[in-house]
Amino acid sequence: MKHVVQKKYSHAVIATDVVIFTVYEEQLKVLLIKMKKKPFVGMWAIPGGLVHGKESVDEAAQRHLIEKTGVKDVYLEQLYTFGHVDRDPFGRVVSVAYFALIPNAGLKLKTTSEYDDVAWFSVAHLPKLAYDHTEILETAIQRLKAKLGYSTISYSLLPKEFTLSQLQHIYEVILGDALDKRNFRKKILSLGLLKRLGKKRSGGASRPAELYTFLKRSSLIASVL
Amino acid sequence: MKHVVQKKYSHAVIATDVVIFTVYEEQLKVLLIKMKKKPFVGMWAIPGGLVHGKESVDEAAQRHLIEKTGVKDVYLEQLYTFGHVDRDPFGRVVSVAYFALIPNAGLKLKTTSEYDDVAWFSVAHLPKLAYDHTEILETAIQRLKAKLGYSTISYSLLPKEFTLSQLQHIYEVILGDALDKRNFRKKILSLGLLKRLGKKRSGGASRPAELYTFLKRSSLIASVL
DNA sequence: CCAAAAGTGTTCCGACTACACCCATGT
DNA sequence: ACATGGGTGTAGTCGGAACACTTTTGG
Repeated sequence: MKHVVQKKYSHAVIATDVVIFTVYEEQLKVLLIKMKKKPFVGMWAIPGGLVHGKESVDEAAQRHLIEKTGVKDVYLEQLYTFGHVDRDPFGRVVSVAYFALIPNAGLKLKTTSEYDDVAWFSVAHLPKLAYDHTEILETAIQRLKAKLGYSTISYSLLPKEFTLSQLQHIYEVILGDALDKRNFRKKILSLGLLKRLGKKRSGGASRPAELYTFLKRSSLIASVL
Repeated sequence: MKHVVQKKYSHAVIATDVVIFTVYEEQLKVLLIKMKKKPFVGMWAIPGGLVHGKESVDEAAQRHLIEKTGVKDVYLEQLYTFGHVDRDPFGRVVSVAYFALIPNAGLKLKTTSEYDDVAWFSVAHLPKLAYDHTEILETAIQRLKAKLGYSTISYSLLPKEFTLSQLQHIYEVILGDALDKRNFRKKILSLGLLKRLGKKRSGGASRPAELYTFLKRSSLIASVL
């Protein structure tokens, strides 16, 4: 983290922030890093950093995502650009914010082993964030909720094989209220995007659930609209 | 236009482009300017320019909008940020694109009197555009079409008082197909956003149409989401 | 045999679609 | 009187919402 801004810029510079979401423990979680810089010491922030000269803004977002999570090939979408003059006390920084969705599979370990100042927070219990990152995060949550309704981004939060209950849990956790099981299954299956596989037994003592997979593993990096 | 980029930048700089729409002559129109710079001489481009040090990106977009149209208090929304490395041959320029909607009322005159290299183009018959502006414009059109369905941005393309037929024409022109008159009126009126006024006589020889106005003249500058 | 989650259909209601004729004005 | 756009209602269909019991496994 030596690359971070330490002086005033005469002209605006471009940075990117990546809001990284996952769902586990029945909650929507976001990855935050602990700040070490002067005015924000001890505060948490959305991971991000400057856009280099030889990379596109998309590539910069991807790079920051990989640096923090080690995960590649995940859903990454541009969110919004935050360009207020005083959003960064170090100088004029315009930030192109992205949001990413990653499956929960064992990710906790990877990140926390490499950075001890990185942690998952439930979006229900957020600390105060540095910069305008609270606004960025709220925008991301709004967008995520909205897109659940008319897109298939929920795919990106699940492993390749999953049960309908797992899928439904994703929706319930993010939207914050319960859905009718029968209606949910009818609707999802009527879309014709899922394929049945064999059976699995979950950890617990109950009837094994049918496993499904998505037919179209389409492009994992998508653009808005 | 002496402020435009003439040299390579060592670091990325931030610009903004504003896609300005209006509807008249039964067509969706976009405002374009004619380029004078080297590789694009004679080509048309979306108006825009650099973001200054003391203004937010939103303010820069507004400024460029006012410079070209002279119109204030119109709908202006951030569209998307275009950040490919090679999108500008002069150097590294990241562009935050916006789109604006303005009522058709007599606007032709204002713009063409001040700039002879500015013109309205029907989006159905576009020239080849400079930079990646074709992509920007397509993104804007997509977004505009999508938002017609779940928002009230159509307001911004009409004068304060208007007829239901005028409103319907906006939808038909932008979406590109005909709507059922009775169904359209039922739906629009059921939203409870319109107020009836008196009557008007249109230019032509036909029954005068009822005039309506929008109840909530809410904030005219809105943000995405 | 009990606990725990999986799986499965039907009814009701509201929203959207399709569709055709009379009305008020200007020329 | 006629041409032009303005204005109005109904029937049919489709999709979404509400709702409860049986099944399969592990302990």
